[in-house]
Amino acid sequence: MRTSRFHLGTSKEAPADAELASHRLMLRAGYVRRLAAGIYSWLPLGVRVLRKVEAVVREEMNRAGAIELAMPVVQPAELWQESGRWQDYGPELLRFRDRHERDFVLQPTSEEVITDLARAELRSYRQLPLHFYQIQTKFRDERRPRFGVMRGREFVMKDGYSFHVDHADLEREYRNMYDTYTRIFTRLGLRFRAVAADTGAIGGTGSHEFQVLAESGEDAIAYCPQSDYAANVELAEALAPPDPRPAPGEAMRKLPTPGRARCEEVAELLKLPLARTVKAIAVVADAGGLQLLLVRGDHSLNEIKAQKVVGAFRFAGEAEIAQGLGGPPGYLGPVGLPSGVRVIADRSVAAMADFVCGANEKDFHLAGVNWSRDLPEPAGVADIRNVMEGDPSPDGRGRLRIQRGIEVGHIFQLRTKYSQAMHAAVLDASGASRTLEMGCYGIGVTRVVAAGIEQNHDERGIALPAPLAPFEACLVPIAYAKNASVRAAADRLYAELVEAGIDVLMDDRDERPGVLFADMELIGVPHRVVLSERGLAAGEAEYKGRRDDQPRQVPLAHLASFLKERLAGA
RNA sequence: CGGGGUGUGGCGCAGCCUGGUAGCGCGCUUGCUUUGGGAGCAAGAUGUCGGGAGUUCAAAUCUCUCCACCCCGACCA
Repeated sequence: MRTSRFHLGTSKEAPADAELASHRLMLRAGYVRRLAAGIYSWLPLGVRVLRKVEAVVREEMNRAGAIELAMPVVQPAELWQESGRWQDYGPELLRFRDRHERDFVLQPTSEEVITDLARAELRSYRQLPLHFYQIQTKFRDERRPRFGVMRGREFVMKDGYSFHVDHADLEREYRNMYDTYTRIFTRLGLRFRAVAADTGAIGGTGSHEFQVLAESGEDAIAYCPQSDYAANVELAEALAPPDPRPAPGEAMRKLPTPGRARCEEVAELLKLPLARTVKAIAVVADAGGLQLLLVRGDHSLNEIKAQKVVGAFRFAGEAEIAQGLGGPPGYLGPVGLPSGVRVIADRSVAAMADFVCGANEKDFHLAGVNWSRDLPEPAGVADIRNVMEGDPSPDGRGRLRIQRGIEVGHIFQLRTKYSQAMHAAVLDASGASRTLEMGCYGIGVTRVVAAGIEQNHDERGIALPAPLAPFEACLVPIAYAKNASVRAAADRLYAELVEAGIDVLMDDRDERPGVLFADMELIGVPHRVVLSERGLAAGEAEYKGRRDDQPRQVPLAHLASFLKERLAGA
């Protein structure tokens, strides 16, 4: 490809609202353009990267025995009503009507359609196992699209669905996909970690996420350097403190804490460790009733865990708190509550003695509070907090560390959630009907591009590894337009490289060298060859890898093979 | 959805408080010079100031309203 025949949408400045490095660089390098919130056009350069990711994914999925198909983006509501997700999915599911007033959805994922297909196509256990996948556009009407294509509403996903006669075979395929995903993300040159995960809205049991490690990631991962334990903090279990609750040592007393609403402020005022305070969070369960969730002052509430205890809930409003508890937010506590309020204590709070909590009265806290003596034992004790750095690993082997990640892949054992609801079954060897066991496996293809850039960039721009880069190499002739000998040599070399099968971009624009260099670095071409008059005289070209500090000279005659070696080595 | 903020040539911004001439940088066009790290000079083009309504002799500026987008919290590839 020649730059003069291509469209390079590079710019020096990025829109001010692009926060994330990958988002800014994808705009500056001309990979994508925003059309609406969370909806992007992919420019030619970006599409090249997208296609490379797809190619790796497709190749490895095929190698793993999965079969590609394509399902519709627009799907009839009936199937979603049948699976129950028409009700369950919520506003992220984009629904609309056609001219006949029939309901449709824009698919966020395709369990319903694949299950419908399976029940029509599959009759016998002899046809199994089968794994179908597609790489195609998804739409989720996210509450808050952000970070460019990282969390877009429209995005490209590889979604695969496997079918099995029994759970053992599903587990086999699940491991197969675990290994396949590991191969895919390794080939894509990403630093990632596979972690145990919550199954979320898709449902089922058994699930791993593949998280690309990045400070800017929206997820937190807990892992144990001493063992192979790794889990999303949403899921990672916070063990109960090993020691039993100490006996009360202090009398309960009410202390003025004017203007100190946060645990940190109270601890500072009373000169006590933060871990001696208790944070009370008032929630209203959908099932009804005000509940008070207690976590230690230095801990944070894990809403997913809490939901498993109290059911779906929302945070109480100020009016509800004032009415139900008396005190304003910031001064809440579990002592002397009205009878209707249920108290759920985190395990660590249940093991505390002589603690500090709000007095349910503005500007007052209680100290020296003890369970049983000063207030009833909590109605519920559960793990409702996020694990912290340094917590013991749930597998009992060492201490946890926390790292941030970007979720690029997720594998689930769906079991029979959909096949049961939609009556997808085959006959087994004995002629009995067996509900299909299902697995599902997703990779966020567009997100992989953003995550790759997030992990591979520098102050000059994008520095993707060669398997993802928009071009394998670039040829930068100095003064191509003005210097006939450079032009002739560049054209010759370009033809030679193309002939050698190298995906090369020749920057033949009539621009100053600085402009060419800056653009080639910005868009992330991993290998650069510079051709100049003085180099030609010596029969050499200059080579520089995108991450190299110094260029080096390479004889013109060896260039093609030199680049081939570099590309093979990368 | 709740809270905060921003909408002014393609991009980045100033102007708004205190109403009266739309301005700067980048980019773009043309010419000359320049040519190994985002060039210089000269001449140009490009704006319903997010939309609508109002106040006023006069609105980018004040008021109301709608819309879009961004940022912080609950979800997911």
